[in-house]
Amino acid sequence: MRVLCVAEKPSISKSISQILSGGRFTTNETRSKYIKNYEFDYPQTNSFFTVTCVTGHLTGSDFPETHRKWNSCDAFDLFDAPVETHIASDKKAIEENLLTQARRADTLMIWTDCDREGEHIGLEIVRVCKRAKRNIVVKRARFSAIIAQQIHHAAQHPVELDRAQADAVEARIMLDLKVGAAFTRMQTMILQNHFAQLADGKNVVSYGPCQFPTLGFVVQKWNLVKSFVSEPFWFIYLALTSSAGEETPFNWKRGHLFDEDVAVSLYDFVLSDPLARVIKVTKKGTKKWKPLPLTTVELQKAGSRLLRLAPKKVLDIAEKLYQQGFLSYPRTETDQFDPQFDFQSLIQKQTVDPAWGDFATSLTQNGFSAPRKGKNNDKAHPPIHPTAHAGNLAGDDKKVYEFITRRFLACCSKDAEGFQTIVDVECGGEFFSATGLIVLERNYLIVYPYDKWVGHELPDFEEGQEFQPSVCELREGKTSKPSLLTEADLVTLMDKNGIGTDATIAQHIQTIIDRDYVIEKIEGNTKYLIPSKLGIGLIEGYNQMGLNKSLSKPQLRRETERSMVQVCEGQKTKGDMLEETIEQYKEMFIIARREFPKVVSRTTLS
DNA sequence: GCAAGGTC
Repeated sequence: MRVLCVAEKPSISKSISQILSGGRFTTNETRSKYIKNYEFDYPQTNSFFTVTCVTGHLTGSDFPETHRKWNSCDAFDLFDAPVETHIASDKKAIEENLLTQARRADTLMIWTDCDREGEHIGLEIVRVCKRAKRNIVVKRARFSAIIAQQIHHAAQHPVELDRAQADAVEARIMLDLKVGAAFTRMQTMILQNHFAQLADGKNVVSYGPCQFPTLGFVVQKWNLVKSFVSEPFWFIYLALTSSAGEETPFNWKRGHLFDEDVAVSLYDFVLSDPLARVIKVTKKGTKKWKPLPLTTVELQKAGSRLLRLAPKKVLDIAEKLYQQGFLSYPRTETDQFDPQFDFQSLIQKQTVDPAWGDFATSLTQNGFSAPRKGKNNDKAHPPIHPTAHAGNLAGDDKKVYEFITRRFLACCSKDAEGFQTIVDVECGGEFFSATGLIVLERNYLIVYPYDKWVGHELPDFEEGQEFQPSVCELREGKTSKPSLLTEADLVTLMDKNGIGTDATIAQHIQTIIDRDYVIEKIEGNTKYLIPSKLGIGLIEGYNQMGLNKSLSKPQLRRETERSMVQVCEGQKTKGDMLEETIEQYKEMFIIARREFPKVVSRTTLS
């Protein structure tokens, strides 16, 4: 029996070939420069295997010629327009390879990633292969990690492709296209009448169900900063200065109060009896937990915060390093390693490094501790980790590789250990406390300088001890202005609100910058995102239209996501989902088109 | 000249 296996990307076809063949396969070139076909016998199922792959989605969707030109129809008509799906022009060689290989095969086994998009890509592959061989038997290999035992099990116990998941994706594709195109044309055409710089037909005022909530976050934070009014507050500051002149500050349990009269009267009480009594001394071991295994979103946040590289840039570098064989697959939601993961051989590869080699060596002896397990698993890729030692990198490449490697070694190390002392004190009826820390074992911190844990010792206190505070003052402070949005903050917000995916979050941020909705502002060491006049105007405009669901907030995207899950679980058909959602957007479109010219004059767009 | 999702 001849089995044609098709994976979602080149790296996976290669890995599964290595595993299933035990390393004995032949490699054939194809007309696509990215794709090779691997062939070998698989005696376990009495088969001859050909393993190949695609590169993500095979097809793209667009309106037919009748609706493609901007003036060919009313923008509203796009909601009910047909949508055509074609093999993308740069994927023709891949299609041709699939057709040729399918003709020779009895069975087609789909090895795409085990997620919704993977199920849809699987369906695209099936459609192509059936054109070459109508009655080809279709199977789906289900695996959750590229680990020998799992891959063999998947090859020997295939299941069926999940049509519902592919349907959900198809619905999303149609929806995003129609909503995006209709609103983009409407916005652009209305604004073209007001702004000369838009009239040349080159600048598009795009709308997208992900880019607008993303812009919304930037504008929301901007408004918060702009409208901020500082408020005064008061707190009692207590401290004891040692004979050596070191001051131990005690924090007031009430924090700070915004009511000056109350603060003053409490302070008067304290002054009436300003002898402090130690009511409790707590001494206990404490830990600073090592970081979780690295996901794409975390990499981008860290890259922006610690390495000062834009999320898109970090992902591009990680992609390149992955292509060069230095890193594992860089797009993953998984923050837990498979129990069978081979940590030791990967750690071993890092022992030659001049900077962290000694630390890696200590992990091969007795410093190793199994990584923490996060809550996410995309069932397709492990957390990001180095797969080989890279000694000749420079610049940003080096920074990204170093971060990922140190993070991996930190994950495989032990938590940092310390000893904490908390001294609770009562003074004039008010309570205060001071906290001391002694760092005992730095452990993972040795290799992971991105985390800080600094000890500060307290003088000895005993329960029942009384002392005269050297400082007891009512101090005034004021609330400080919230900071502008950083790229790392934005990635966090998008991730939390389900806007975009690990692979697309960085692109959406780039899009709103490219469209001049958002401007990057560098202040000191940090890059902040501030909205442009156009960006503010668009968001304010939509917020002023009196729509019951805002087109610039994350709720609509969340609902789309929920609908997709319902389609996946069979509670709703693809058709129902599309009909409901399109209907909802049509209503909003009618209002938006009517209101848009009015809000243009009322907002910063004017 | 529109989107978002894969992957290169």
